[in-house]
Amino acid sequence: MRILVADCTVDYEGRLNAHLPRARRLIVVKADGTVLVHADTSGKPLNWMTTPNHLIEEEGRWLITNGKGERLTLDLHEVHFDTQIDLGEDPGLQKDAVELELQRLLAEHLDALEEGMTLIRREYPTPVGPVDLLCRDAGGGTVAVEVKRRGEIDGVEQLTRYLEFLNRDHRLAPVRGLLVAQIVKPQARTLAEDRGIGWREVDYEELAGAESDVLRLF
Amino acid sequence: MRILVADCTVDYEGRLNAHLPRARRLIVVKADGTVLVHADTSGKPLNWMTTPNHLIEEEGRWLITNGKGERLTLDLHEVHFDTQIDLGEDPGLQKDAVELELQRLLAEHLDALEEGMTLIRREYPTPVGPVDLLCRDAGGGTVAVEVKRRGEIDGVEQLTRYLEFLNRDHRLAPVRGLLVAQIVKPQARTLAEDRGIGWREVDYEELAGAESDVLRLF
DNA sequence: AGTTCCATGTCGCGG
DNA sequence: CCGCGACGTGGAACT
Repeated sequence: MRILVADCTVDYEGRLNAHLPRARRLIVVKADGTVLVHADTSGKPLNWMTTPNHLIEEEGRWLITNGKGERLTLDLHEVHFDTQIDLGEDPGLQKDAVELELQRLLAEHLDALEEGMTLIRREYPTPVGPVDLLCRDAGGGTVAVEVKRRGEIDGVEQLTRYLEFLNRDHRLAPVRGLLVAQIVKPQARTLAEDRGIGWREVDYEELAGAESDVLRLF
Repeated sequence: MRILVADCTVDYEGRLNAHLPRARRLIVVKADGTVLVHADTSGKPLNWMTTPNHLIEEEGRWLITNGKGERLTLDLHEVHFDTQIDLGEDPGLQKDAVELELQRLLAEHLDALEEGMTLIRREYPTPVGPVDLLCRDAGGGTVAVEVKRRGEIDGVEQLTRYLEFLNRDHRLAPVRGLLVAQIVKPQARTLAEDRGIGWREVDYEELAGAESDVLRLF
């Protein structure tokens, strides 16, 4: 990794055209070729070029191009700082994805949603995308469940689209919708209720706990 | 801006939980308080905390919290490099956006969309937001055009909401919808067709070319 | 401040 | 490889 601080002007031509007037900035060139230009505010770089790309370093000017017709030009007027250090490979990030895990947990504990509910299929396909959980309720009716970390308006819209298509399948119809999330926002509640869609908040920890309880039985 | 390279382990708890095993990484603390942790690949930080936040620096451990219950913990096992430099304010980025330009080009070349179509107004207001282009077609019918760089399901939903309101105005009704984009995704096509909304792909270069041809006449 | 919509989005998964 | 949806989306524009 090469790290420098320099007074520079930057130009990008590609998916759009952008220009950065002269100022002092942090420039990082990573081992994989990625180039980042950062100012002293905000998490996002002002400008960048991801790998794969080709860097030509000339007298005070870097020209970075990338096969897709994009081009980043850095004019380095004054370099205040320039160092190189080998970081080695990164073991990478471990993260607990919430939505998928929540979907998996729910699929195995549908009774936590409604007494007597059973799973027809996870990721049930429709022409406008897959329904997270397609279920049968205690009365034999079909229920489309959309799982989100946060239940917002677009979750209700998504479920509405699925229902529109599912209800044309006379083997399934009538299908009702159920939005499940750790938090369901007030606007989403209102819209869901207005459309006859159910909503339910679930506690992740509780479900995870329920699972470890089940495991403990064996 | 403070720039350091250190062998570190990182933990994030907040919108999800994530853990980074020990490795050598670049750590940047910006003047506004933003903290970034970068590995030697990819443009995106492995972990970060944007401003506003609160940083407590202890013996080999940084604790960064942010009022919304998020917490980033950095354990610095060995610091290889640590420097501070003042960048000053950045004059900021100037960029030419694609979508607006596309809308402008289309407004001036409606015949490229449909023979005989004329413009009523750009950014025609409705209670749920402005319609990009409101037009009259060759047969005297009203057409609401939504312009996007990429036509996706969101665009169809947006147009659907506009049509709902426009069609209540008996001076305009019936109004049909037309989604215009450089690329219209299959799911968006399906949904649009299902709702009787038209869609059309246009070539930006071709439009820009048509315009320069016109200019060349003068 | 809350909401909506764009993005040089980036990323990861499934066909 | 492309299509498609999630994202700790981030950020800007607008109410």
